Amino acid sequence: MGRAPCCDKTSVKKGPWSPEEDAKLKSYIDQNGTGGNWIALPQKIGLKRCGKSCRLRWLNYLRPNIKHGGFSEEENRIILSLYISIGSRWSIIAAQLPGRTDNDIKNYWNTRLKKKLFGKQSRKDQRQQQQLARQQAAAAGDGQIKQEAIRDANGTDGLHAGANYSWHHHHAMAVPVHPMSIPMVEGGRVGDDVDESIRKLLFKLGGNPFAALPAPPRMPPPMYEAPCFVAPSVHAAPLNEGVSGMQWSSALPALEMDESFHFNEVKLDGLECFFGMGDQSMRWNEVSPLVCPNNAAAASSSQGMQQYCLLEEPAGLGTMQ
DNA sequence: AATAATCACAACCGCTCACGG
DNA sequence: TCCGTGAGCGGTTGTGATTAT
Repeated sequence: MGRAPCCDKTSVKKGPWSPEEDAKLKSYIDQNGTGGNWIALPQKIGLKRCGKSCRLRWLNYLRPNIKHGGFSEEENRIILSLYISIGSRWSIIAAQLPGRTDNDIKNYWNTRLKKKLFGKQSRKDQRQQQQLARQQAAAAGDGQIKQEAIRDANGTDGLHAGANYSWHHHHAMAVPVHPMSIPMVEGGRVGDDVDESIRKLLFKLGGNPFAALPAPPRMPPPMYEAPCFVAPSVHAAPLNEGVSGMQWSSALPALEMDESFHFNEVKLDGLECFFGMGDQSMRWNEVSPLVCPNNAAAASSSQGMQQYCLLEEPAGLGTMQ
């Protein structure tokens, strides 16, 4: 037996909200608040809507200070960082972006950021880039520059030739925090206050930024079975004291690391390549410098990139809390 | 100009969690 | 401790707008 529906589906209105409905809902909540009972609310104000629908409409659209569209580079960066670190926990990500809703961020991720990150450039972006390239070329007035600009705009620089995208044009966009690279490079972290706040958030969520999730059932994660993951590079890591006394073993097996980080429960849709999952045999040097932007040399070597991303010492993390 | 394809966003659905009786 | 209920969340679908062919 399934659970009882929250409302009578036959008598509630569905589909887009009318301005009148919006006005009713908004004015009521402005005056009275939600009363902590969304189910009863539509009846009170005479709306033929499901309580859940009212709640969604309020949270995603009518609530004061809601921002729509026009995500900034800063916001892109935060979203990427958090997604890579904690997966599709949109409400948590939204909590870091004032004025943004989980729904908004989820849509933005699914329709744009994911494609941007994994080499599927939208036609709109392609056009914009091509147009920009043409403008630049025209301004330069140089045949060779023109050709190169247009070629770059098409993403045919070899990295994502089939996907029409070049990561190298987006260095300015983001410096997301890879779950295992949050502590950043020796001699101090590279990053800014945003990274710091994200790190603090992750720390709050799970005691350390790598354990943001509740402990999953113990089962071997599939991610290390794929050939793309080159575990031996892990063995070169120095022994370090991590967060909460966690030992970063020099010979930490991949599986052990995963269990420590509780990653096997994260929904990493679209991020399989980071962990060697999926059909694509994408290598580290094929993913964006967005992921590990601070090591250009590593980017030229798949193994180097893995070392960079997997082995950075969590320096200073122990002092946080 | 018509049609198809694609995109962006709003809204819905169903599940889980938290809480009170 | 169990059970019912509502809130919250994330995945999915629907739809109108835009662009390409």
